Amino acid sequence: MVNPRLVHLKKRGEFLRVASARRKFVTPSLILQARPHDESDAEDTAPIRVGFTVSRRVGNAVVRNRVRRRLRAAAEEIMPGFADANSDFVIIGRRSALGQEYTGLTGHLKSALAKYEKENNKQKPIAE
RNA sequence: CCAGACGGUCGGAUGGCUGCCUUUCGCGUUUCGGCGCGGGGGGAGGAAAGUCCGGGCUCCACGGAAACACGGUGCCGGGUAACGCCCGGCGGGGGCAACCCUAGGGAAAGUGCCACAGAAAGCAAACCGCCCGGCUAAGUUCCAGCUUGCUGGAACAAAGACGGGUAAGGGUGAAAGGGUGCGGUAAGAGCGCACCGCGCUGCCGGUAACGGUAGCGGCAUGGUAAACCCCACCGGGAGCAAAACCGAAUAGGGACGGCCGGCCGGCAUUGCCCCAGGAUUUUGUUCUUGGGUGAUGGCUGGCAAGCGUGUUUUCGCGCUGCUGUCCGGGUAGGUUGCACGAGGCGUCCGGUAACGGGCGUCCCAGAUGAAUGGCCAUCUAUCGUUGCCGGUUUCGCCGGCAGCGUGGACAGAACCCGGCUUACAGGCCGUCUGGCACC
RNA sequence: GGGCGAUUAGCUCAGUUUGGCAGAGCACCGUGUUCACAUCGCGGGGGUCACUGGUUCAAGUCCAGUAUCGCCCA
Repeated sequence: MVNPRLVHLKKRGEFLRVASARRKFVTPSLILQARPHDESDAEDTAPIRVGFTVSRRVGNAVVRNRVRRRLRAAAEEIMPGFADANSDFVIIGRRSALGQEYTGLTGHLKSALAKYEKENNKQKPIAE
């Protein structure tokens, strides 16, 4: 396995499904998209699933690789402790992630995850 | 020491914490496909890029070969698996030089084009001009006559049209039919001569491209082929998203069964029998056409029934076989292709070189939403700034040392290899050229 | 990864085949018409032909290279 606690999204359809949930949180260095699991894929809830997107507008191949690797390192450090395990995430890299301090990068990810958690808890009582 | 030319090479280093991909060994486990744990090895480039050429490999097409068409290449010789690449040489151009640039076959095989300007743009012609000839002839001079200012004659002659000679000069243009000089001439002209250029022939050197030289010709043959074209040589097409194998779920196709089967009509297919016609045959027979009759969950129309649905009724819409086993195509996905190769390094030999050969040694990335990383510390190249010192053609420039700050250029394999082109902070090494100083 | 195409005025496009003056429509400016505006008439400005070299007397056009944008292939 890639990581015992993080599984990567690989299919184009999975990315589109996360984007269609329309839950987006913007920070200076990254954009977080999230989607809670529904009944259809609730049978195994253990790994957090996350995908990375860095478009061509960010830069050439070297820049894109570096942005994606820094974001992946930050996600592997932060997400097992902070993220809701019953959700899929897509992290979209922005150009400023290249020069951002690493602690700032993890801070941005933490704040985006916290916003998602807060919104989720606010919605739950209505749903139940 | 300064300035420059060419070639080669490197393209951050070390350590710590923590991850990813791959491979191998050991142990454990297994539903025999693998999985887990631990140890070891390996993990981006000179351009991995652009996709501009050449090959390997795969599929498609094709009896062999050639030709046509289309595309490409284009001085000569060599290297190579091959090339439009590389090496050496030649011609032309540039630079004081080292050296650099060069798509560089054919324009007397043919066609096209050469705008504007100019007389004329390709075959020789003639606008202005220059010169000659006779003709007309203002005018000037001289002679003769006499009606003394007129007439006649002669010579010279501005100018004009005409006929001829010429291409030196003018002007236009990117380009005007060899150039310069002397002679020559009515004026001119390769008309003659010398040198240069050009062409032809011979000789010498060279494998050749080509170079040198002698004689002859007296200038004929403008440019454009990255315009069509001619000549010589090369090329079948597509590309690893090629191709091969395994293969879910869902829908649909086919075969064989089981259960159940509302009525009427049309079409189609088909079996058997009957009737009629035709063909064939001696006959039997066989074939065929039409009609009748029966069958077929093959299509279709209507009514009825059932189910679903619009909240319910009326009313409307949609569906009508259900089910089991097997087969084939094939999607998602997976595996192979896929990394031992025109391989790297060292050394010796041949060759001016590109390169070739022998020997030894090494195994050196294989991802697929795509691994080769993230964070930290120290050092270092560079750059900025400050101070000090030294050199010097004072502004200034160069070099060294120290402090502070910044902190690496272009750029990421995607089947592989040989080239080309493009991007690139800077460092190091070697060879050579010019200038200055000293011995 | 591989295979193709495009780039001309502020915008949309001709012109490229066969080299010679860079054009059209809309937009912009001035002016006339109108009490005023629109429409309409007349006149005008605006271009490194994406960029860099080469061939040619001459390049938007021909030939190489570069940049940007777009399309197709499982």
